[in-house]
Amino acid sequence: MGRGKVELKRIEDKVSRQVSFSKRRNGLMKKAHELTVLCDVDLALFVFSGRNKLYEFSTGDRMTEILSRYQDHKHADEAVRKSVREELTLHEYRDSVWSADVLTQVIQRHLNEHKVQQSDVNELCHLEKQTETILQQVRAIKTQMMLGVVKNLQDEQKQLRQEKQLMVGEVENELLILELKTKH
Amino acid sequence: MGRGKVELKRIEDKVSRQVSFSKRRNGLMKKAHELTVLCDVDLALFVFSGRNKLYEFSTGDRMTEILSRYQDHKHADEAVRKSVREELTLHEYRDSVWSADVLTQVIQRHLNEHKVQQSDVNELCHLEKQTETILQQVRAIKTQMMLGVVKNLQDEQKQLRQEKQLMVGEVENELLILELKTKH
DNA sequence: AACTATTTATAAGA
DNA sequence: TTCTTATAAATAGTT
Repeated sequence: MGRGKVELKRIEDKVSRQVSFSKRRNGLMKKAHELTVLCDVDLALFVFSGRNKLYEFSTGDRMTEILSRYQDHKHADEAVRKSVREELTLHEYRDSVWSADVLTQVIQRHLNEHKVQQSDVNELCHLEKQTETILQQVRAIKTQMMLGVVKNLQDEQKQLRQEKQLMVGEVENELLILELKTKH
Repeated sequence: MGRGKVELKRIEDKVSRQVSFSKRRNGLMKKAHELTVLCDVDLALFVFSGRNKLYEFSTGDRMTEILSRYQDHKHADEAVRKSVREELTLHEYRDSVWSADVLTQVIQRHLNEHKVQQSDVNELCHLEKQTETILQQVRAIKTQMMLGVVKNLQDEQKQLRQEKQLMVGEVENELLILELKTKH
């Protein structure tokens, strides 16, 4: 779209890249918003610019909720997939065609083996929240520490620059004195 | 874009909504992909359809990495914001204008108070990974349990349906016998 | 930030 | 779902 068509590869000119980023990012966010409204679906989107700035959009600003929904999806998939994989290996179906029947049987066995009570699920939800809180705390502390390390490095750099300045000054002084001595 | 222009509100016709979702979702994914390639940025996008199906896109399939980058961003922001808020309250700046100078001072104090050694950061990274693993395990177990509960309910339903069928059969038998008796 | 010539996306229809 | 096509929308290059 535009005066010329562009091929799908990194825009090498820094200014064009920055301008395109700004335009296309806005376009993408707009389209994402339209999709959520027109089709009544949940969506989350985030982009990190080259300078590590974050731009985000999520349905009704429920980013956290949508993220954890994503995580749950992933882990459910993974749990079943893993179980299926193990079971198939066990039964040496490895090189045979996986019929829908075989898959169904395997998944059903997986489910039967992990039968639990409703109450256990509630307990686990609680445990999940606790673990999440701990992870958040650990991450917050890590981030603070990293900020601290960066600050230290900056301070050291500043100190070094000042010392260098001092030395330059001293050397200039010495040279002046030498010059005066040579004239006499 | 299209034969007519469309106003930004939920499409009420179910079929049109589904068709639009499919088309626009593909368009959005394409644009997201173009943005990452042309402008060389990291991006993550996911959409849940009305039927809870997940569609996702991320730069180079590094969804997990990009998600944790997002989390870090959020927590770093939060840590500094919180510290700033506390500090400002402490000094009764609550209702005054927050000049750039004041903010800078407060943030610098926050950083100084949390000065740490590089080695501590490494240790914390380890702790973060461990906690992440635990959270994943908890979530996987939770998901398995939920699947188990659903399976149980389905089994019970099946059982009930079978029992109902049996009863219907018995009632029909009784009626037949009664009919025969009446004829004699 | 605007403008505008083009390209691209897509709504409706088949 | 898939294709077609008229039209709306996005945007590359320019000012």
